[in-house]
Formats: sequence, C-alpha cells, structure tokens
Amino acid sequence: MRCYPAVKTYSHPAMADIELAAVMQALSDPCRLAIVQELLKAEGRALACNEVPLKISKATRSHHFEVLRDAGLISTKVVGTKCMTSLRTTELNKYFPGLLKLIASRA
Amino acid sequence: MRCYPAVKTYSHPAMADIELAAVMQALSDPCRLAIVQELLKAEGRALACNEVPLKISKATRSHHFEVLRDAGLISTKVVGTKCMTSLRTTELNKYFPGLLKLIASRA
DNA sequence: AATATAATTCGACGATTGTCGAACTATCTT
DNA sequence: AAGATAGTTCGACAATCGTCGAATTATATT
Repeated sequence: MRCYPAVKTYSHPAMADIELAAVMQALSDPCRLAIVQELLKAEGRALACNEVPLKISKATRSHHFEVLRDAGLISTKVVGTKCMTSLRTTELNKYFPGLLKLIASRA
Repeated sequence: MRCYPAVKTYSHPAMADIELAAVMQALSDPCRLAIVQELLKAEGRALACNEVPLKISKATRSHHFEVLRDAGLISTKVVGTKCMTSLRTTELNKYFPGLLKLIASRA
C-alpha cells in the first residue's frame, strides 16, 4: 500500500514558554515588523505569505515567517497550495499586554 | 596654556528619529532587557552602570548601555567618576505607548 | 500526466552581534 | 603626586543573522 507523504504541518510553541526577549528579537527586523503590521491591518483575516508586500526573495520571506512563528507571534495552517497565517491575537494580548497596540500605533 | 580634556559627554538621539524596529532590537538581548527592568524598578532614580547586577565584563556592560542609549531608551550623564543613567520615561510613553508597561509586566 | 502555484529546505555568503582582556581616560580621594 | 574608582575604546573572536539562487515538496488545475 502506498504511503502518502504527510501534509506539511507547523508547530507552534506554547505562549507560556515564550520569553519577552525572543519576541523583541523577532520584531527587531523591519520586514518582520511589516508582516505583523500587515496582519494587524487585516484585522483577523489570515493572509498567505505572498500577500504581504515585501521586496525580498521567497526564501527570505519563508525564513521571516518561521522566525515569527517560533517566537509565538503568528500561527500558520496549510490551505490548498497556500499557507494561511494569522496573528495569535488573543494569546498575545494575554501574555504580552500592550504589544500589539504598540505595534499598531506605529503602522 | 594647558588644554584640559573635555568631559566625556553622551549624545542622545531625538525620540522622533527612533524606529520601532531599533527599539525592539535593543531590547532583544536578555542583558539589556534586564537593565531596563532594573531601571524600571528604580522608579526614576538614576543608576550607575555597575549598580545593575549582571554577570558580564565591564566592556560588555558598557557596550549594552551604548546600544540602549543609541536606541533612545536611556539617558546618561557623568557625575564624578560615575555615569548615571535613567530611563527616558516621559518620551518613551509618548512615542512608544505601552512599551514600558509591557516590559514591567514581565519583570 | 503534465503544468502551475505556493512555500520549504539547503548550502553559501557577507554583515552584524555579544563577548572578552588589555590598554586608556577621567575623576575623586588620600 | 599617587592610588582608587568608573567607564570607554580597541582589536579580536566565535556565533548568529539576513539574504539569495537552486533544488525540492506539496497541492491544484488542466
């Protein structure tokens, strides 16, 4: 019997395990900050990676999304050929109160 | 006539020129985050560099204070042989609302 | 089955970063 | 004048980072 490859899945860390320094580090890059600001502008609607306007290669783009994911900021799921990502808004507001508002205030 | 050396002075950037990404970058290091948290705990009282408990050399310590200063987070002035530094609280609250509260919430 | 779309993975690279010891500068105390 | 104290500056080093093109994987469309 044919063993189909597993669908690519993404692991998301528990928010309680995320250090503030790691969040800051993730947000210290202008591209990544722009991604988060774009997601804020989308108001909860999930975006595909390449829906975010950035002048970087797709390899770099993929890397930045990974960093944001590992820092607990975004969550991603596969939908067809796309991977849709959204902000972990509720959890972020609980564990890092004021963070999203701060970022939004600078958008 | 004897030309006395100028007293060491520190330059502090205008807060309006500071990018959010630069602030995040400055706060992405655990040592620097600890420095800011210590300053928050001091509630406005200025601290000397070595009043902040850190297990790093004084060269590294000096470097971290410089990064925080360049990112607009702290201001430093020389007092005798010490250099006293404090948070730029008022300005930070104006330009980066919620930032200090966020950091304090994680101390 | 062949093509198109979306994104990841893999090296590779130059640049930046955090760290340190050693030497130096500035000030205060004795 | 001689020490003591507090920081800075200067290389140097390993580690991490942002970037890319090319190859790869997975899904959808034709």
